Amino acid sequence: MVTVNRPEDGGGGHVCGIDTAMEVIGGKWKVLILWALHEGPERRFGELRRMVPGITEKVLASHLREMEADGIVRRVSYEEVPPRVEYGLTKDGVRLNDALEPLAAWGRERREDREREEGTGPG
Amino acid sequence: MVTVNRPEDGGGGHVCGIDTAMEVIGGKWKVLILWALHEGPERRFGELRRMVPGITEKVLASHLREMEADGIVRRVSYEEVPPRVEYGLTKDGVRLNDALEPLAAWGRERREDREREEGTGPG
DNA sequence: CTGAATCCTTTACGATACTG
DNA sequence: CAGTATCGTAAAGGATTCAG
Repeated sequence: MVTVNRPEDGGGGHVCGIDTAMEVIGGKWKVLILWALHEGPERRFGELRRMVPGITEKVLASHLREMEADGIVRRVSYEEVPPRVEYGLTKDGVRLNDALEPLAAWGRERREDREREEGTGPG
Repeated sequence: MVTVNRPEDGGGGHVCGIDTAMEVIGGKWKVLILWALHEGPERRFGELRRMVPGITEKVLASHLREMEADGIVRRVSYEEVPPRVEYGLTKDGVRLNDALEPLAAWGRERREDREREEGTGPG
């Protein structure tokens, strides 16, 4: 069982659900996988590997399985030769992606600001 | 320098800024600290330590400094005896917190669903 | 093609003691 | 009170190899 810290449960009223979300997207590449998955309808393993350049097969596979266990990714295996497996987002996964959008916007703005700062310079 | 993967930069149009955001909130306790910080106006070190039960001084301090370097936390030191230091969110920190809200909502919904499922049972 | 298995490195985090 | 310094552990991730 996951021990969740609830800083001010009695005071505020709303519990910090970010913990729960962070555990789901906590892996180093998970948001990227999520992103890649939301780009199109279904993605194959090798396709994902190409879409997330630095990742290794091991990490991709384990992340994928964790995300599947978390109910945000659906894995469909067509028992063919050669093997073909397709990954897609579940409804919950899509909703997670939507919930991630404001955060992505924040990150984008931030990056733009930082790039501007480099021109302005601190010294 | 941070190596940013851009899966489909040429295709989609919008770049995945979630990476940037994840690097800022990636620490195990950072969202909790953020949460604690957004609860009130200014928080002192010991106060934060109490609000985030499991955290150690070392991690709290290092996270705080990283968040300060990331420009989302402002540290005000009153050079007094005994020492007093107060932490608060910057504008960017507040905006980050706002951007985190949908994710928190997703997490809360999810938790509620899972708790319901435990009653319904999988088998 | 999709993945499992193994081994290794890195990094984050935790416990404790100490300082201005 | 508000940290820093040091040491140890655990978990995540990376490189490579092997298999169905």
